[in-house]
Amino acid sequence: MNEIKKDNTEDKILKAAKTIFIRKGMEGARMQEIADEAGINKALLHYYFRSKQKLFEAIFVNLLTQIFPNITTLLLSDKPIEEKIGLFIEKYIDMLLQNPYLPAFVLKEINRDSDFFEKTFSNRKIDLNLIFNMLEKEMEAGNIRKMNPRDIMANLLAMCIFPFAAKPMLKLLLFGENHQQYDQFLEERKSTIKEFVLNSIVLPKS
Amino acid sequence: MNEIKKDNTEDKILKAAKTIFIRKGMEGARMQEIADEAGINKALLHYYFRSKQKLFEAIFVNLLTQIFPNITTLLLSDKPIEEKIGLFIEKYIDMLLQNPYLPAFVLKEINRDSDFFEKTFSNRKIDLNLIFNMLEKEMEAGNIRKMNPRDIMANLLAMCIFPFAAKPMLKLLLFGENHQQYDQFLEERKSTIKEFVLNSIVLPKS
DNA sequence: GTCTATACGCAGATAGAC
DNA sequence: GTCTATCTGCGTATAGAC
Repeated sequence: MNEIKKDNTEDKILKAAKTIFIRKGMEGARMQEIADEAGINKALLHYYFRSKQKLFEAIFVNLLTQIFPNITTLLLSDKPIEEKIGLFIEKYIDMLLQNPYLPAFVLKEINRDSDFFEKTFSNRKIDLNLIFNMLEKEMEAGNIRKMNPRDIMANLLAMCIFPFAAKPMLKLLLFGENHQQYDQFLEERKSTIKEFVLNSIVLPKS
Repeated sequence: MNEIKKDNTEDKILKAAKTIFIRKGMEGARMQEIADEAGINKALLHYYFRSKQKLFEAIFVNLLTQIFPNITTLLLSDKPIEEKIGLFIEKYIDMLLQNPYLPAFVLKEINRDSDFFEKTFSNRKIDLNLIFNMLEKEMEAGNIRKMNPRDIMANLLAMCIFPFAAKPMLKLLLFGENHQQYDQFLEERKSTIKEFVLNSIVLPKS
């Protein structure tokens, strides 16, 4: 998920800032911390990026563009709908397992400064209309139950993302003393969400 | 949801702090802002609660104890399972519609200081085992599909809470230019989530 | 109990030597 | 480009008068 590799100073800064910002958020992160993580001096951060805000924006915008595109293409392939949804869930949960801090970070930041988010996000024009059309076609063909396709997307994202974003709470709620089972629970949700969704929306072949 | 009403100073502070903390979070809130909201002086905050941290804890603990108990009792009544789940969703979404800032706030704080959260939360001992037992009985009786009851709870909470917590993003993703439709979408989810869940888990009467 | 004035530390930002 | 040293403002917290 990260093509920042060369160790010239600017890339070291970006890599370090990404790590710290995702873990602590814009308000929680400290410039000193980022400098330490990058193994350089605090003043250099300001030399490359004029301010903390600018550095944060660089990271955040980059992150948004990485997250979305890969996922939508999968849903527009020409596989059967059950398979597409199944793959979507697997890929998405896998991505989250590799980036467990991401959901909480994104939710935190879009709520902290939703104006900035809306501005940068509107430019990207992630257009789900193609996906909604696809789903409506499947409904017309009688392959899946008729419903608002927006609910399908909302439910899919919710069931995938929420258990990561709410981990500290859910792991206690669901497992009490035995927290450590939670990571396995997340892993298993690749199949349990699939079952749950398909049982709800797929109609029997007539 | 708020029994703080009398306008002696301490209650004014608690009321104001609750408003500001929920909207801005622990890190984003300013003591000055809370003082203004309460119509008193900044120094008084420290007179009543020694520090910002202590004031925050008072609010947060109070909030946690309010949120959970009402909900669980409903699921343990003796109505049919379909009805219980339907009512749970309605009540929960209604609560969220009245407290739209709550989900983002709670997610933010449990991830910022998960140690503190776990400490205070463990004391409350919200025990979902009774609910899990109830669900397993329904499975044995053939009323609902056999699955891990934890997935049912996780999915229910996810589908209810996530669209509130991720509102700035989801409203753009799902509706693009026409944001304003999002609030109606949330309202309608009282029935669409119900359909979605029941279609997935309820087995036909044989 | 409530106020004003002030101390204090922290974190972002800048100056300037090398 | 990179560093050390320093400035500056903000926000929590305290002192002390009333």
